[in-house]
Amino acid sequence: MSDTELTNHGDPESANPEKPLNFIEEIINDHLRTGRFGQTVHTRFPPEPNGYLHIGHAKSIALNFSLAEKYGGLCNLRFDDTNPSKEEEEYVHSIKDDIRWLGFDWEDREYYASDYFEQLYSWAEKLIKAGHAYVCDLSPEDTRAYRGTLSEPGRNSPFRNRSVAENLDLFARMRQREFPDGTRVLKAKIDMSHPNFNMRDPVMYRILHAHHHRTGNDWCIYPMYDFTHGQSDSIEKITQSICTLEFENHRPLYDWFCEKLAIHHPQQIEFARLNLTYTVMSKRKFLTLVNEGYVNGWDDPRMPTISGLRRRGYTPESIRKFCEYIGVAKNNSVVDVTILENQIREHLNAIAPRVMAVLRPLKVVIENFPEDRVEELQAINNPEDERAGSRPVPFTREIYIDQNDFMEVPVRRYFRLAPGKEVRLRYGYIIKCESVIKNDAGEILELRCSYDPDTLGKQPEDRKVKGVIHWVSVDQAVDAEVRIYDRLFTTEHPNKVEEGQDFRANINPDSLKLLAHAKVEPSLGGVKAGERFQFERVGYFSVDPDTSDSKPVFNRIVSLRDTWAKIARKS
RNA sequence: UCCGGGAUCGUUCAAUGGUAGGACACCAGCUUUUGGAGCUGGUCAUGGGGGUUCGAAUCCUCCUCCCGGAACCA
Repeated sequence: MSDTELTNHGDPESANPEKPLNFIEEIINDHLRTGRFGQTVHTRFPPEPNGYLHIGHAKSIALNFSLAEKYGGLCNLRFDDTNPSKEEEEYVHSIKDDIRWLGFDWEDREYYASDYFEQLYSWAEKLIKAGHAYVCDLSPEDTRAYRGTLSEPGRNSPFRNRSVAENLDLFARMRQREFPDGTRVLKAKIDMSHPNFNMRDPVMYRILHAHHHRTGNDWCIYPMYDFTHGQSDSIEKITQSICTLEFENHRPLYDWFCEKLAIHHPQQIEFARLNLTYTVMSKRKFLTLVNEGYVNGWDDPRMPTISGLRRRGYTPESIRKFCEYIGVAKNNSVVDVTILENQIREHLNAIAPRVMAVLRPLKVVIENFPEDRVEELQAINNPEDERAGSRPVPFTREIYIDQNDFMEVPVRRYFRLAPGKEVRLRYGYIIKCESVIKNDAGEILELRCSYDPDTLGKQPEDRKVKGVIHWVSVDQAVDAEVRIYDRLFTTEHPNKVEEGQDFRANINPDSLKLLAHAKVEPSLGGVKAGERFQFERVGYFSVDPDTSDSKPVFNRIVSLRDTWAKIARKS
């Protein structure tokens, strides 16, 4: 059997032959082959505006928009705003900002489920007239009791057999604000003994006298998710309606409504949501972290929210590549957070300018270097990118080096500075540690060194100096604050806890270290929020919005790979 | 307990009855004025039992384990 002659314009295999198709692309190819939706692909990203987007949403956003792009189709943005008690305009703005920042464009296709309320209402009437829906007066508690349990079927509501006329009248009066919250609902009449709870006469409309962020006080009845989502997809002529696994049980109901209403019927497809090691991923838990002060807000650089990652310094490119890399499947999986960290390393390695910054300063006096001499050394801005050029870095008699680049009693294989030892100053000379100055308490105050003037840009002939360390001039350094962020949790699976505890038990108490007295090279004097750099030998850093004219503030995005730490750990 | 899903290197994604492969991680080496980057090589996997077949990760069957579901939330 051959289907090569049936390939069509949107066939992704010809676009990228190496990359295997994921299961959604296979389904789409099938639709294209059979012509179920003609030759179009139209997806949508349907957030509820009740919180901030996180990296898990990014996976869904990237999936929906990329699929549309790949097949030459479109992707809508639709706010699923059917619950006025939880939703706010503020979230609409933040969601749009985040999607735009990620680099996706819904053009003019910004929709709201609330725009469809009138259509939904008349579809509900249609179902009532066809005998497929009824008004039920059971209380929420009784509705639950009538629904049955995992092993027992439900029982029919005493209101299940009301006449069409009575149902129509009651439903109209529900809309007319005649009844208080919780007194009546509209239910679909399906099957109270169905093994799938969603089919046991699900609620379609509830009474909610609440102000809606868009429709104001026009409505006091609001449709439920199940009577909104598929219908909205249908109105927008969506072809593949992609959602997460927990909606799998809702698909029969999605299909039931489309069939009974006899409207355009998209295919719902479920995939596994993203989980990350060392991370929690739920709005409720984010709220706990924010409210209980474990972090400083939704955009705290330790949060896996899009705004948090953005503030941390992640690039949208790296997040998109991450989403592409992890793929899409139905297995419940937990992606190693190092995959995300590697994506930002890879991107920033290619584009971030290199600079020198001393996080924990230790003063070094170079005794044989003249007191008032300033030497301009040339430093390469980015060895990965020739076009980035070079810059001058001032070298003076007094410099700072990092405290952990000196060991009074060096361990084995340590090839940085130690008494009597030599080390290369990055882009500069080789220096030798002649003596260590301490205070009465025995703390190291400064190092006295000598430099070898014949080592600039060349190796000495008689000896080999392997270590290279970064440094800044004492006179010309700029004071900076550096915020060293680490993982928010100490364990891979923060939700795995002992009896009686919750994820808070696994919070990393050292997820933020404040270094208020860092010294950075003078070229970093006028940095602006959002700029990203590699601090040589240390890591990638971004300029935080807290930066002021007098003091730059840097966030550590991610450390450089640290092979030395691994060696040190092993020995 | 009932229904719906899922199970392949440490992790993630492939292999669609025909040599179980890639990436990350890990290990070893080369290179290096970032213990960064790069390059080369290597270790490691089909949840279990039966069956069909010349041949099974793939088909059948029984079992085990994991996830989701009983909001007038989405």
